[in-house]
Amino acid sequence: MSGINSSKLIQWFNQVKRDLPWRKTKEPYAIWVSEVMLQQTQVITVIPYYLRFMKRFPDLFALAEAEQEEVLELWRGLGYYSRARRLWEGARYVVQMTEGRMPENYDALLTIKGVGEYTAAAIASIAYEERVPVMDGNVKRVLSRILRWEEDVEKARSRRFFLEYLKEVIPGDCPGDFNQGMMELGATVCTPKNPRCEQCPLQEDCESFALGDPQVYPVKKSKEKPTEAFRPTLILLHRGQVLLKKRPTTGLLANLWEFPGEEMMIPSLEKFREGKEWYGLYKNQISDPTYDEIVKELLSRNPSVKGPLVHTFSHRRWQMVWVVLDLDDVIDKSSEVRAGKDSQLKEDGLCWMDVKELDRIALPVAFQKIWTKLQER
DNA sequence: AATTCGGGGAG
DNA sequence: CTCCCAGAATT
Repeated sequence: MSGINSSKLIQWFNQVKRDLPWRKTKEPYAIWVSEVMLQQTQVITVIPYYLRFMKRFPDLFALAEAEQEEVLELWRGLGYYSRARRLWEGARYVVQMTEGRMPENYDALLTIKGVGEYTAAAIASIAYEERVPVMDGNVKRVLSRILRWEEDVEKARSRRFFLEYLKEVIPGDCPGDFNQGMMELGATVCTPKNPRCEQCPLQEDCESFALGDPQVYPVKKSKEKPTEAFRPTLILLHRGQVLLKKRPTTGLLANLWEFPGEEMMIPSLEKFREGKEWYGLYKNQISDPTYDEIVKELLSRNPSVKGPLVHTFSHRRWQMVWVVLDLDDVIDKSSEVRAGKDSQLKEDGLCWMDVKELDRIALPVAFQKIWTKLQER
């Protein structure tokens, strides 16, 4: 193997690197936050989230002292919400175990939940200049082109080979710049489509450039299509408030808020479109009997079923339909009906929220879409 | 080894 | 539309 000209890469990196907020520091905590946010998320998306997050939680202690709820609120819209929970848990773990001193090497960093091989290597190499290679999507693409790697880059064999290769070529000085250089190269020059080979500092090392076929790499098998589902949703309004429900602590959109409803298979969509089945859904979601009669009355008036509005996740696709039930259309002595009932609602994770608060809480984008649509009238 | 975790940028 | 993104944990 010919190898990578690491000094040329590092020199290139220091000339052209983008001016990013997390490159102004070598604080391991700050690097940690940035690396977690950058998991499966593009730089341009992360920047505003990172700035807000670091302003609110400037150090490990600020984060460790916070409520999980507030961390999720700041994470809203960024996706992969378990990252936020684990970052928060990790901060508390470090504060508790070592009085807030970050683990100072790759192996120790790995003991933090939510810190995997990539993130541990990134923090160790950038903050501590430890000679450990990172491997992310950028690095896989760059290496697959340099080596003309014909196997699926997602396979374990590929990963092992790339890591062994990188261990050989990563330099002892400025390993962090080498790692960031590889990623910067993938992000700005060795891009998935139309790579800018004329700008590449590793052009002479690149077998696929020599043979003129960089665009055929990396080899990977095509992805599965998202599973189709639909999502009937109840919008209950009452005196300027809307009924929200806390999602389960695991799985999709864990610990976030939603409008009551549940995911179902597509075949049952028609019944909901026809206005049937909504009361069954309601009782399924809201065991508290307080509003049963009112909801029955409102549903008997055949409220129009709105939607569908489509929201796509990585491997699931929701067709969302919803009905709006304004309790004020039935009640005039409303304060009386609600008095003393909130405690019962709480057992279902339910909560009346001021409409004004909706843009502050951790409400997933899927439900923001519904609310936005609903406001347009 | 394969699945499950979001949401948005770019072409 | 499709593909991909400074991945990690679970099964």
